[in-house]
Amino acid sequence: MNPNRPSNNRPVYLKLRDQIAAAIIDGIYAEGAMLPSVRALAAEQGANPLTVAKAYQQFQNDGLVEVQRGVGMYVVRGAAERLRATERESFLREEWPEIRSRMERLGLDPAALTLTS
Amino acid sequence: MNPNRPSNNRPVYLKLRDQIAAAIIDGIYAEGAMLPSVRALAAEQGANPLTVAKAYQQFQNDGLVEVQRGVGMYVVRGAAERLRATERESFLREEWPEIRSRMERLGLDPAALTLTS
DNA sequence: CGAGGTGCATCAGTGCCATAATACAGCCAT
DNA sequence: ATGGCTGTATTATGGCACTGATGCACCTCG
Repeated sequence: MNPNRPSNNRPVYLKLRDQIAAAIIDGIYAEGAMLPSVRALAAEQGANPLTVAKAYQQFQNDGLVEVQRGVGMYVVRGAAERLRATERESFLREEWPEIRSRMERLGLDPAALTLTS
Repeated sequence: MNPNRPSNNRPVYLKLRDQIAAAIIDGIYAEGAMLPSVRALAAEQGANPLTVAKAYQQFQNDGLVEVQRGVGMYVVRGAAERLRATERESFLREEWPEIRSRMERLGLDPAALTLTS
């Protein structure tokens, strides 16, 4: 009934980006470790290597991963904490206010829902 | 630094849809009242009449507004409550879990943030 | 009846996304 | 040194969603 929010219909490279970011923050892709090659992750996710590369690109631009030519891409030291910090700030600034007012309109209380999870 | 979430780059017709839904729930577009014509709202929002029509379409499909041909579109009785109910359910089912886990990963506590608004 | 309002259908254009097929430059273990 | 692995650049293509312009059918009011 409800055509829903873009959460699902997101572009693949953005979904990958979020997934990778989460993995870095959670330490699944540890600092100093090499993250999966574009071809490997592409095969695993059923996507195109170029699409994966596009997702990786962002982290490279942000200096969170470094490229060793011919070898692979490595997670920079301190990437996890820095990533969490910027993501947190971005979330609070651009997403939370909307979510907050929306929940209020729907008669929902974040504090109450916290316990139910 | 962060290319952000789709919140901003959302299609116009979806932004309009949310805005209209909020107005119905809040009673700004009262039940039984006629909502702005596609052309009027288009002019006001700086959008194309067709885009507005596309936003209206959904509410028509969901039976929340009725069309009187050649006259206008009217908010159905009980639309506000029904809309709030379905939106609430949809939110809890499809958005909240993601948001919840994301905040947890970022080290944020919904309950704490509730007070700061 | 005619003027001006309504929603709506049709057609066309545009841009982003994803994919594909190659090719290239670099590194490393065998 | 060679084969196999890295990331990257290039070009082309198909699909899809969004937006836009025009015209039509309908209603109401004077």
